[in-house]
Amino acid sequence: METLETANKPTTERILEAAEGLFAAQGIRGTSLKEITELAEVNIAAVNYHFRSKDALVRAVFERSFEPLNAERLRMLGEAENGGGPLTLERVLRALFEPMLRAWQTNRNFILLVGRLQSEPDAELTNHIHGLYVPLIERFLRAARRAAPDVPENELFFWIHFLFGGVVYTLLNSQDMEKMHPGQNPIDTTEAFLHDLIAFGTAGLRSRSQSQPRRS
Amino acid sequence: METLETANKPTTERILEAAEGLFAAQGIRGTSLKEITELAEVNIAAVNYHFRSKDALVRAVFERSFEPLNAERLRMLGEAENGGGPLTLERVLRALFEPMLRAWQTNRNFILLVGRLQSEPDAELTNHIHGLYVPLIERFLRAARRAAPDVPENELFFWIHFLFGGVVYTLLNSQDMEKMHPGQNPIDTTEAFLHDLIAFGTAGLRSRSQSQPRRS
DNA sequence: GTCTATAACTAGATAGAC
DNA sequence: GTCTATCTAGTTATAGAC
Repeated sequence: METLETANKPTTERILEAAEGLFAAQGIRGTSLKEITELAEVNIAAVNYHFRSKDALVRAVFERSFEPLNAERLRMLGEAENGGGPLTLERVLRALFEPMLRAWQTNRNFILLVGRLQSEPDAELTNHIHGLYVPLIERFLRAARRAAPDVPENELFFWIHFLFGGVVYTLLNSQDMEKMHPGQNPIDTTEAFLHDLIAFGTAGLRSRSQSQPRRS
Repeated sequence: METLETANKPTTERILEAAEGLFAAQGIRGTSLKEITELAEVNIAAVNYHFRSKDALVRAVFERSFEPLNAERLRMLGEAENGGGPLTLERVLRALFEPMLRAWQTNRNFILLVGRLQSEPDAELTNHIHGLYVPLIERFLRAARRAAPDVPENELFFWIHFLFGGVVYTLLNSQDMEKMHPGQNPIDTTEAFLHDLIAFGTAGLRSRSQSQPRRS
């Protein structure tokens, strides 16, 4: 385990960076405070001094990672809604996925943290992060409804989540997929993947238009 | 934590059932052998007697859960290939997803275990399970290629994985989605979800036909 | 095969000196 | 703010009686 370029960053920042990397690589339960403080080159007692507990540190790491991403998503959606030109499904999907792919491109930790969240069943943490996402989801769902009024709302809600899951899964497994089929991985360039993802998603969503919702 | 209907099942079976449920609900690292043996109503030392270690028990639980499922997938795929009628993309996707959805319908533990696998970064376990899947993936990819020769192979490989990820994600989060939009969850009946999933997936995949692969 | 008892270890958290 | 030392509780695994 190598050390970080800690330079003269403050202790809390060093801890957050080390924790983010280790949570991403090893999971939350799989990472001890000892490992974090060793990588951050701070004393073992510093975590409980600057944060209150391991749980509080975990929440801080996730918030630091997710909040700027969601802010950028909302910014892009606002631009799509008010920036002239029609509000298309393509632009809504782009506002949702482009910031995520850019984040992934510069720092793979982000998507790994999303994966940890999916399967480390810490109810408190899950609810906490969930709260960050609810207003975002509502905003995007309203926009998608405007952009594709002929697709039933429950279908929009469901299939956008489905697409989100597909993206998370393929990013999480991109190394394994590369190993299985070298050179056949379409996510080697963000822009190309984004383009194909939007094509795939809108084709799937539009195939659901006109159809009746299955529940009244 | 309730006890299982252990009846007069042998000790190993009791341990496997208890471990499966707890791994699904709490994760692997989040579950101690003490919890497992208490739920199974066997002695704490029984695990190390019947299995060799916690790791060996974990592998046994996952194999027991995944192997019959993959056998059924291959059976359905063989039927689609040799049972008369053309081999369509629809039938390939159905062979891949129908057994998974049926398993989910009768025992939600299965999909939760898939989720644990995604994010508990135990390299040994991941590689072990990975080995179970490689031949399956190759078989399905060959069939998909026959069914959709006009879609580039790398796209088939990628988007089928993508669909798999979407299914895993939506099943994993089906309770949360139900909470967010009550009554708008299309996976309340397996057959309806399967039908729509195949429609969505084939629409997406067919939108990729004719296009050039992005890498030579 | 099943049990008790315990070994050997690691975790998160804290008290108190500096 | 930072350190050492230590506490308490939990973990897997095993030895050995029954």
